[in-house]
Amino acid sequence: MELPLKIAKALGDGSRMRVTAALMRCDELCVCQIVEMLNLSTATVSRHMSLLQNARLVKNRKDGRWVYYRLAEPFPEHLRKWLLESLSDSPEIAADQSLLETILSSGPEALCRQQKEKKCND
Amino acid sequence: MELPLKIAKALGDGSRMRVTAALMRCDELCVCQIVEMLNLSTATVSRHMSLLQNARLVKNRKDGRWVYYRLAEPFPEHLRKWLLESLSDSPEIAADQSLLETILSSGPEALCRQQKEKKCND
DNA sequence: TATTTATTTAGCCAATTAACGAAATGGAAA
DNA sequence: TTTCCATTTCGTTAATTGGCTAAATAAATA
Repeated sequence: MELPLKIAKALGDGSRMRVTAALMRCDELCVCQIVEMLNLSTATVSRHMSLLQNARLVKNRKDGRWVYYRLAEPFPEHLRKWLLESLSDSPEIAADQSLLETILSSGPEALCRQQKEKKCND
Repeated sequence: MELPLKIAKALGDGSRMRVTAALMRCDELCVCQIVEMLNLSTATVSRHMSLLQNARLVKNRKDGRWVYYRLAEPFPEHLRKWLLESLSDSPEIAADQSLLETILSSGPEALCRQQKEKKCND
């Protein structure tokens, strides 16, 4: 029961369910992109991602200074179908999706620059 | 996202996952039978069951003084398959299953009587 | 009606979890 | 090397959750 329980706990948080849903649609995301989508601190996002990784729902790939997350392979197939189906009519997930399109339209370099500027203005 | 999230939260607890797994195999269970299986207080079990019901994973049926729980109809099909598959080799679930056979071998009347006696001996 | 019995709800406490800012880590670039 | 920068880890705080007992509810029986 250990792994299935970890998986359910991992998905039992709004932010983590949103990231998982996003990764089901867009291949991979950099931490700074997830930060932008969820509007949470980098530290918090990092912690969420490590929980998802610990449940083996995602894995990461380092590319220079950036860390990209994507769905783990293999991802439990029935679980994937359930998520796809039950989230298909969620307005929140749809909103994330359109926000992501904007976020992804420029690379992580530009995004990190913006986030840094924003932080300096506080 | 609201309902899927409630469902994930509901399953993100060991006791609730165990009850759900048990109900996938044995049609319906009375509260006192669940109490016996989980070895928790009646009040705690009742609270767990109301969370599962709120996530629409189970529903209840009253029969005289007893309340029986069973899986909700419809139960999300892909989710059911995922649980079935991922829990199939869990020793804890298997142990619950054999314990349940003992519990179910006598009716709820005998069980409640035993539980009451046990309580008096404390 | 009053009592007993099974379950639910309320109220409380301990343990877990999510959030943040600050400090540490690990690569890239100067 | 040293510096810079994205990310992770640490330490703390506030909110949530799981557990219990006790009180309330609902249903059968005396």
